Amino acid sequence: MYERKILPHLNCGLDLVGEVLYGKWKIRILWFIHEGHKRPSELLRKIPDVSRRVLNIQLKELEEHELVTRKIYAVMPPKVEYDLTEFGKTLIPIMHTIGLWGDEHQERLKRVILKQFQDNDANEA
Amino acid sequence: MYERKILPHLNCGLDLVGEVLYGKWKIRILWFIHEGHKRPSELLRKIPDVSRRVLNIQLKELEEHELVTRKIYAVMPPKVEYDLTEFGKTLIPIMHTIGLWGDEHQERLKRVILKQFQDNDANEA
DNA sequence: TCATATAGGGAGAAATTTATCCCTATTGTT
DNA sequence: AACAATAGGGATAAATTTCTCCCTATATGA
Repeated sequence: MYERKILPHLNCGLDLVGEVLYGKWKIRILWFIHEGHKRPSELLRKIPDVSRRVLNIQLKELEEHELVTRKIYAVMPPKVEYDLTEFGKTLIPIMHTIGLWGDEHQERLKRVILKQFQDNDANEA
Repeated sequence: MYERKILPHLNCGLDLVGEVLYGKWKIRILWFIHEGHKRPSELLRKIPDVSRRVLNIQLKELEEHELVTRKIYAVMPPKVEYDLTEFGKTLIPIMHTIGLWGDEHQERLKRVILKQFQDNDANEA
């Protein structure tokens, strides 16, 4: 496992939120768990771009940050279920607001994000 | 300048938001600009942990993403002012909600974040 | 017997982000 | 003359995150 060398800055609320929500897939993981897709295999199907490895790591971090719980069923094949903790549930309005903003401004966001790549392509040609 | 090699995933609103708000200092930069600290030197003083270099880069990205405008005054020494665009202003409620959550849960967040570092220290000792 | 589904870890590479150090330029101040 | 404040870029290093590939293990079904 990678071990951090630098202590994070924890000066304000935004620093703290960053520490637990930074991570390419974390908000989506939380959101899908909230929607009832609790098993790792389900999450993999819902988020096809994440690798199994990274999903595991981010789930473990979310668990360490007390945003989700992990319940292991003693069955074979293995079954694991994640749930939002009460603390994790307090994030639902935030995730909702963020997702909504992204959906509302979808066209514009796609345009400004892809702009850079088109510039790059033009330079390469 | 670093040039990205991999096209980002833009499957849902959350992907799009991530593309423009990912960046260690971006939300804080936007927030302080919103609060009226518009000049780079002011931002540096408000966010002492960010380096001048990284501030410049993230400001430029925010500008490319049409969240802020950059106004250059033809004076000496140089003067530059950033402002939120109308588009950027639509983020204010989100930034506000996120910061509030962080402040509300400050104690708990600090505890769960620092927990890992204490574990590491223990292992090293 | 062999493939599949389940859950997960280790090692190491690759990509990306952030930080550091050193430049340019101008005006005013000590 | 030397130095600070202003804004910003280039090169490069360091830190961090993400990805890829390859392992373990067990029960079920073909």
